[in-house]
Amino acid sequence: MRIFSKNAESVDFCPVRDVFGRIGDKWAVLVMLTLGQTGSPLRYHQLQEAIGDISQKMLTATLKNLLEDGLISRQMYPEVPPRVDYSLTTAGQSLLPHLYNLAQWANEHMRPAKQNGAIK
Amino acid sequence: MRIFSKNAESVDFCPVRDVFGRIGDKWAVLVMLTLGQTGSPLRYHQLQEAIGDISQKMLTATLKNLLEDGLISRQMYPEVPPRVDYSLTTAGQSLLPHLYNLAQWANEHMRPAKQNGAIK
DNA sequence: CGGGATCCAACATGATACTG
DNA sequence: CAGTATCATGTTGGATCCCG
Repeated sequence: MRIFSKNAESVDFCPVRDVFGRIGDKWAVLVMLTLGQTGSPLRYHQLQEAIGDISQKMLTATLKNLLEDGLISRQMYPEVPPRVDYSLTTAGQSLLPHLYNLAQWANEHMRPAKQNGAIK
Repeated sequence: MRIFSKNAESVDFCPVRDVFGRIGDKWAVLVMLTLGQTGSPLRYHQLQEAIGDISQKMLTATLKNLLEDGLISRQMYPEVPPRVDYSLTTAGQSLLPHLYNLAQWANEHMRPAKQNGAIK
């Protein structure tokens, strides 16, 4: 089974690569977990505050990526001042459990290790 | 629940962050999947050839990271010419199913749309 | 308020050459 | 064979200013 291929000839469209890319995207995970935790839509600034150390540029870019991937949705209210909020799509919600599984795995398996002098 | 925190004050040691970091590491995933597919230990060059488009520098760095995380193990044979092979540790093997789950999720949910490389 | 655009520093990564 | 060291370059992310 070729699950993650990448050859000069067969750069076959690989959604798996995309997902791992997105999951590897620290900010994307943060945004999704944050949205998942609150359960309700969050506004731009609420996300920024909840995450804490994300820059405006990164938040904007991350939201854009997640939108393009169909993992979150954006709702805009034509008010003054403008209001926008983001929420997980069905697809986004279905990914969430996997993130939690990984988190749980991490807590179970990565605790004891990390000792060979390299604890940053 | 704080699952992925990062504050100036509470940079609490977070294994979750490590795992997502490693999973986001394209090369690390490649190495683990490759080792998982063959099932038996692989030598340095075998890995390089199996993956195909990984540079020597990246392979070395990736292997080092995976070793530090305790996800793979390294066996060295004091022969001439030298021989070294790598295999998944128990921890590494236990992570593999999660990777496959994600891959499967990706194939199920990321099919429609999505054409531009997004992450750039 | 919710971004877009720009500049720049830091880092990741590839290519190449060399070593035990 | 299995790496290490060095250089060159592309990419990432933060800071800043601006606009509708």
